[in-house]
Amino acid sequence: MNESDPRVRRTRKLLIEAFGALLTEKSFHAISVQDVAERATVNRATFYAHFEDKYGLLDSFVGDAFKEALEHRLPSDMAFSVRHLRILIVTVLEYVAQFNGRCASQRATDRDLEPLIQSKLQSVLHAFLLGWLQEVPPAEGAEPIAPETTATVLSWAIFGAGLDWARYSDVDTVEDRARQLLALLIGGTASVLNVSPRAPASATPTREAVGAR
Amino acid sequence: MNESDPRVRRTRKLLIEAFGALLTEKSFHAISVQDVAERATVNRATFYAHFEDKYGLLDSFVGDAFKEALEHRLPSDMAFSVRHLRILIVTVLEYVAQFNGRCASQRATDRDLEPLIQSKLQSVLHAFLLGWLQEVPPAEGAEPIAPETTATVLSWAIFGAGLDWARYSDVDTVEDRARQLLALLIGGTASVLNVSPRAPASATPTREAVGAR
DNA sequence: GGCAGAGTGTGGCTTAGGCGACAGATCGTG
DNA sequence: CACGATCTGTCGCCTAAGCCACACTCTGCC
Repeated sequence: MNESDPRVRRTRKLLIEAFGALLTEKSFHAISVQDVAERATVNRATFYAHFEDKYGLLDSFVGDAFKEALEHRLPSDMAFSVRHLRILIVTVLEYVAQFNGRCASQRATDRDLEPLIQSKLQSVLHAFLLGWLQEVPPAEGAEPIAPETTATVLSWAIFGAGLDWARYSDVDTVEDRARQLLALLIGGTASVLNVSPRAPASATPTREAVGAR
Repeated sequence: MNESDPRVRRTRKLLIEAFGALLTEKSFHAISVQDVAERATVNRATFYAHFEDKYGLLDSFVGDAFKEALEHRLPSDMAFSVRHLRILIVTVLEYVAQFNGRCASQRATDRDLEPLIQSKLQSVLHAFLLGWLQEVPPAEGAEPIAPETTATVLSWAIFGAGLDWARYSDVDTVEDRARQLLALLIGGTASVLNVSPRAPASATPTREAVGAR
């Protein structure tokens, strides 16, 4: 299954589009593999050559759309920078909010898909960040931090904030929320927790520092 | 090349749609087979499995669209009747007029395609009429007339009238023109030429009849 | 319980479509 | 004129997609 084969790309696209169209008409659970294949003018057997099952399709559907949204605002040739991180945050907040607003998972009967979808979104965000961070030259002087770690922290933090904002988006604007997030993620929690910044494990933490809880 | 194979239908559709899209951007002569194949996400070699060449595609493009327009207004389960013939006439008049109004053949550089297109439209109309007329039981008493003959007469007459109306559509409305056409085609020219109707070859024509001119 | 109906995965065989390469056309340009 | 560039048809080889059929699993219903 060579992804560069035009037939493969086309069939995948047809299936995903058909699925999207069906989702506007029925709940996820009411959609059968047959339905999707038929709508896509693709053989049912071919469906299984592309996706594990209905859930695999959902996975790709959600993931592709999100990836596309990210790459739309942040083309892959854009290097990492604080400015761009800010754009990323805004994009994620808006996407998550808009996703929770309408779309499939909002149907009462599909409520159980939310965890699936959310974990997918987070993992896509993780992958996106990782690809980005791996281009960044490691800072000198500071202790080395694996890009994987940074990607994990950022993806969970941003995504979580997205979910939260989706629920309470009337409290403040995207821009405002993004500003706060950015400050926290770049500057660390030190100033908020009233401890001195940049305290490595070996250094003496001011006051109770992290252990304060 | 089994026409019922979904792959075949899909590829054909893709090629024709791509061609239509390209026609809104460039002239027919500026469009290459490569362009069409690429836009349709189909291999160039596959193009030739479906169409003779660029002209073959044009042929199908024009023919399919016209056929679709006809079948849209006159589904195949509609039996022949004067009422339906009237609808057919209106449809053809409007289609031809609208076709000459915008669309490909209007580009100055594509003016030479008009005869090709016109003969295609006429032949599609002929085929449509023939399929229709073959369902009609032959009238009793009158001399037998092959449906092919009727289809030929009707298709040329209606199509020609369509072309004419396309040029001078400001003279009268479609409805009016259709009424006149219908009267002529059903009643024959006898009343206009002031001769007695239903004059078979063997009967004595009143006055100079056809030879009058 | 049993049975009919609809959906699901899977496998074997056939066929349309993708790929690369080829020999000609056609055409603008030095 | 020759040249490079671009497009055209065509061919052989390979692979994705279509088709049919089978063995399940559910689910509703008598």
